[in-house]
Amino acid sequence: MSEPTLAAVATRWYDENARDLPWREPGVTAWAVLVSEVMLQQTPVVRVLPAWHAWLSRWPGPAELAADPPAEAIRMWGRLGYPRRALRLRDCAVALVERHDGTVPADLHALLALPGVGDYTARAVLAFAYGQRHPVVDTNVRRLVARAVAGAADAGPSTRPADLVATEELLPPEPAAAARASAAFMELGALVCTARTPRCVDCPLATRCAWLASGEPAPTGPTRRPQRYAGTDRQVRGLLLAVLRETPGPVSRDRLDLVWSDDVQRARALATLVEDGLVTSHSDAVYTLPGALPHTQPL
DNA sequence: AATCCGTGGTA
DNA sequence: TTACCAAGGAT
Repeated sequence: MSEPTLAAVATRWYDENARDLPWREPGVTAWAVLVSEVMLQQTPVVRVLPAWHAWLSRWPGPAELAADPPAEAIRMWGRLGYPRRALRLRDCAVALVERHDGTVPADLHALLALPGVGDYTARAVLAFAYGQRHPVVDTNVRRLVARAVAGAADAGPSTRPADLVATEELLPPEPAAAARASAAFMELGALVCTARTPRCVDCPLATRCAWLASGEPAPTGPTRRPQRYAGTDRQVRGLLLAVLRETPGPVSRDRLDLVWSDDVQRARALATLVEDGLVTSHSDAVYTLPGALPHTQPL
């Protein structure tokens, strides 16, 4: 009798230890799964949970979201971060209505063509919403495979084609089992094989882990210096957009001038927000979220 | 390929 | 307090 596969061990662990996340419940629509995946791009689960419920309560399907202006999507996005995702999710809803009769396609190529949907999200939808057999490679899976299989301390900074191949080879042949194994790998990476302090004592793969077997070698290669946030254009954009989000009507330039003292940087940040389609500039120095009515009294 | 894009919790 | 990190995508 041969050893059980990594996927089998991970799946057994998942059956006992998985979190009860609402987008994993049976009967959840592909649209709801897609919304969860987009919200989870770089945003922690605990912050996504209430936003996901509110979003789907307001827009049960792509057609409802596509019918509302971008301003509503940006407001509903709240403080999840990276608000361009809200814009792209609405653009995606429009594309689903126009190209796919308001449905989420069960096809990799069609999904990859949608705004805001990349290699990870497309395969996650196919696996988790449609039960198809695809490698689902996120930061958790990259890290888990790097350690358990490659024996490295950490994965590279971005997903590479080789990561897809290495992960696909771990999956069982049966599509439904493969999808479940992908969820299990992600959950193991998120809860046990964590970035900073992996809980190897609780890991079902510990006896099979190449990184543990080689004595937990330290990470090799250059450590990229962290992205700062304070003082960046991103912070200024965040401050500007927060005012637009929280103000019911139009906002005057005078009001926006209050959020950041550096005139040059503030103007640059506002200009890029307009370029990105997150803010609309009207005549006489008045700004709104895109699609919002500009003619009430500016604050 | 490297950089940009928000926000908040944690050690 | 600072630095890291969180189910990435677009350019």
